[in-house]
Amino acid sequence: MPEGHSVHRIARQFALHFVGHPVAASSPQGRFAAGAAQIDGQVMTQAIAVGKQMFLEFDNGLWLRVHLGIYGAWDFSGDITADATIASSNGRMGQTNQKGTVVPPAGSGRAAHEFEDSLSSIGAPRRTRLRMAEQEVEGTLESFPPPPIGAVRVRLLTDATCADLRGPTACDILHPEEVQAVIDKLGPDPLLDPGKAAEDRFTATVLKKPTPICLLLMDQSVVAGIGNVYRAELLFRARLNPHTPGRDLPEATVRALWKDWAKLLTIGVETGQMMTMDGLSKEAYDGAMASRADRHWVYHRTGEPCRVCGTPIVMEEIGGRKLYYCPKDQA
DNA sequence: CATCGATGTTGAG
DNA sequence: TCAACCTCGATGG
Repeated sequence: MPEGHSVHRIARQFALHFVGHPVAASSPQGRFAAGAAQIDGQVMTQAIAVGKQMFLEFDNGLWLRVHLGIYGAWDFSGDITADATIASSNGRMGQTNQKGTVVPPAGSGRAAHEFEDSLSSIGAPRRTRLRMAEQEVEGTLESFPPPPIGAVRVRLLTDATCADLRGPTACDILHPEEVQAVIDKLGPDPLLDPGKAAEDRFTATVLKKPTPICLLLMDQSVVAGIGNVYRAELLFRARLNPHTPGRDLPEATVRALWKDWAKLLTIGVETGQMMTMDGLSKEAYDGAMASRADRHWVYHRTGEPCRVCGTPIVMEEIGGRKLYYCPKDQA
């Protein structure tokens, strides 16, 4: 579900509410019992997002590494940050934040489900997963922590905040060298490496490869954090033919791609939404935002008219994923 | 209520 | 190249 921006937001929740606190770790589902035992009771010392992966460090030197994959999700409850405060570039947190619901009062069994769509724009009420909320309402709403619902792989708990992880692709306890090894395999992340070195690294890699740019953008070793939505939208925003080999692109174009990714990622972290249409008129933008399915330039818009030229958007399968683009504007 | 598909990655063949 | 992983919202009957 999440692309890079969601993972940064989740890491921010951990930095704000778990780092510096002793954490009770368990695996209600049982499948991660041994791993949880290794960090149970330790103080969390750091929370970092790199691309789509998150690393939580504990006082005994061990790290919990989580990759949500396509199904995974964290649900926060208790004392959580419910606004859209931006995380600063190094994973340090912004200073202003209003607290979310503490121990939920009757009628608001809201779990803060962190994915891109979970917050509407700044100040708007948090959307919750109805199914879970209902069950919590019927269940032990008055209690904290809430009873785990469904297959909770890991539960992390301070005295005020509860985080439940379900359905991750990866969930491991790692030693520092192993964390470094994972990070070393990932390409640059604009929020982790805000300097020009990251842009240079991305640019050099792309300019070297015969691979189509649409595949390079999805390659986490080339650039970390881009997924299928941002890929399609970045290519459209650049009016780039997705099949252009990386090495055939002008250097300035590659650098512009990087800068646009950094911009979209920052906006995504701030708002919790994949905002990719900042060029539209207000009327067109409001119309597009009204519908979840209509939020993007090309993503998931097969056959619909291009917002710029009216040509039907094309979808093709490449690298096992669906690629959307305008055959005219991105010729 | 059943089925499908998804903002992802891994590993088998 | 494709199934598996494992979850849930959207869709269709």
